[in-house]
Amino acid sequence: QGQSADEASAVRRKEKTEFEEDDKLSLLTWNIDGLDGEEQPQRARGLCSYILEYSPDVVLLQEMVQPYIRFMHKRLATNYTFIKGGEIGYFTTILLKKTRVTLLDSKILPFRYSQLTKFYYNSGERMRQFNAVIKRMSMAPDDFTVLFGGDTNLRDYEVATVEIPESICDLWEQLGEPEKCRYTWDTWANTNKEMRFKNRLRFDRVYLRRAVKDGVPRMEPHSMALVGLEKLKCGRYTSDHWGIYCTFSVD
Amino acid sequence: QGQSADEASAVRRKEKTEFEEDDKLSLLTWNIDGLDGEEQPQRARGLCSYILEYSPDVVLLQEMVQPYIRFMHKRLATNYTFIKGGEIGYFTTILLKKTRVTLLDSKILPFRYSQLTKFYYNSGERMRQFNAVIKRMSMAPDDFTVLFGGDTNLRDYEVATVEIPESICDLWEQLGEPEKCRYTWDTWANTNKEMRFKNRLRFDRVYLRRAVKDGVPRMEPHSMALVGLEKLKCGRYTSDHWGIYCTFSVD
DNA sequence: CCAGCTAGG
DNA sequence: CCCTAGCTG
Repeated sequence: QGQSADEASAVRRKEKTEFEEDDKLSLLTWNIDGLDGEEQPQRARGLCSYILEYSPDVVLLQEMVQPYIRFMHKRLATNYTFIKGGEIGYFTTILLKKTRVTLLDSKILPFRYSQLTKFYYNSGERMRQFNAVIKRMSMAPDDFTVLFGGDTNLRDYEVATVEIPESICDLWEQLGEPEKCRYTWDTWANTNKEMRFKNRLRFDRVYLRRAVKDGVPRMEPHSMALVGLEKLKCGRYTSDHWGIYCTFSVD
Repeated sequence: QGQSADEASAVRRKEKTEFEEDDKLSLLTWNIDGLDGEEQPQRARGLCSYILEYSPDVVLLQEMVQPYIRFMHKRLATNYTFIKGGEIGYFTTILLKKTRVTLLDSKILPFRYSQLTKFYYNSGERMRQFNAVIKRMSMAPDDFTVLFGGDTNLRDYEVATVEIPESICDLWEQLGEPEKCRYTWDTWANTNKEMRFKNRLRFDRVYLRRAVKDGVPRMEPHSMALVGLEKLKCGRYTSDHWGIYCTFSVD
């Protein structure tokens, strides 16, 4: 809620790293919990290390804050184009690997902020925003591939009430619902929030709307893994969320 | 939840009563609370009186039970065609006035019964069903007029999360949101349930999807009133819900 | 048969 | 910063 929806039109290029397969598009999405003030320098450093290690073509970050931006810019601005979704408080940020992706255009779409009537812990607001995302994805021209990734805070029973068109797929479902990367928020494993109660949820999701026009390169989900599972030296994890690193085959 | 969605294709005819204007289509929708065992004979008699008084062309009843059906059939079967949405427990029933409406075809569509995860008092299930209704209405051929009426149990904040196409309108909204017939379930005014807490909600709703094809008669919401506001001699109301009596102009 | 709050896992 | 059950107006 109150976050922004970010869009970027991208064209692929080449290069290779340890995780990267030249013919795949790679994406990392991560709620990096910039609002958590604990051990920020170490966690920002951890985040940069993960990004350099995985070297994703596209990075979608949520709950970004200015101190993180400054730190990351120093380490990554050579390799990545930064697209900030805001300036104050917390906001989203997209990074595009310069050697692999050409930014043609970008647009920030802030969500209308409406709490409805505090509909049960913002469930209504989440679903309204999710509906808007699904609608926007399905409306895209049929020669466009559309990717959505981020922390949705959606519960499965909320997603179940929304009619998702055939053209759009959930990456995790498409890959056979691997148990290993089901839960992206997990207070059993992640102790950043030191909660008395334990729970795990699939808050972070990636959606793909394939291009459907003949002759346009077709993308398919290829792999998916959670990122940030290791404790940093400071004793905390990079975020209270795990990141999702995924790859897509092209044609 | 667990109810049925009913459909009827209808063609108009003529006749006239006190409430009826010959050129209007009239409709009564009412959750008659057949599960409430108190004073059933009197309440069933009251229901029949209302129907005979208003003489609506189409009657949509929810929470109907077999004892009611038997009673009503004796009084109304001469004038109305009965379409039962089920046989056991409680179910919907449609009545069509024989002199005004010709039944061409009918189909009962039971909702898939899925509780999701008991999402806050079945909110998720309500919205899933509401989505299905809206989708089905919008998918109808453009020379069809589609009417939906019934007890939805929907809260305004639930409806607000659903994208309703331009082609579909809420009768009550279309008529300028008259305060007089806003709340169809009202424990301030209706004492059938003798609740300690007081509340009023717009549970019962009527939706219209106009025919859009040229040359096809166009229906427009014309009037709306609540029904069943009078206490019966037994001291109870006909139902814990008010009914909605409404008329539509044609062309 | 509502909605807001609280306690406890 | 989770979810559920139970209480209360």
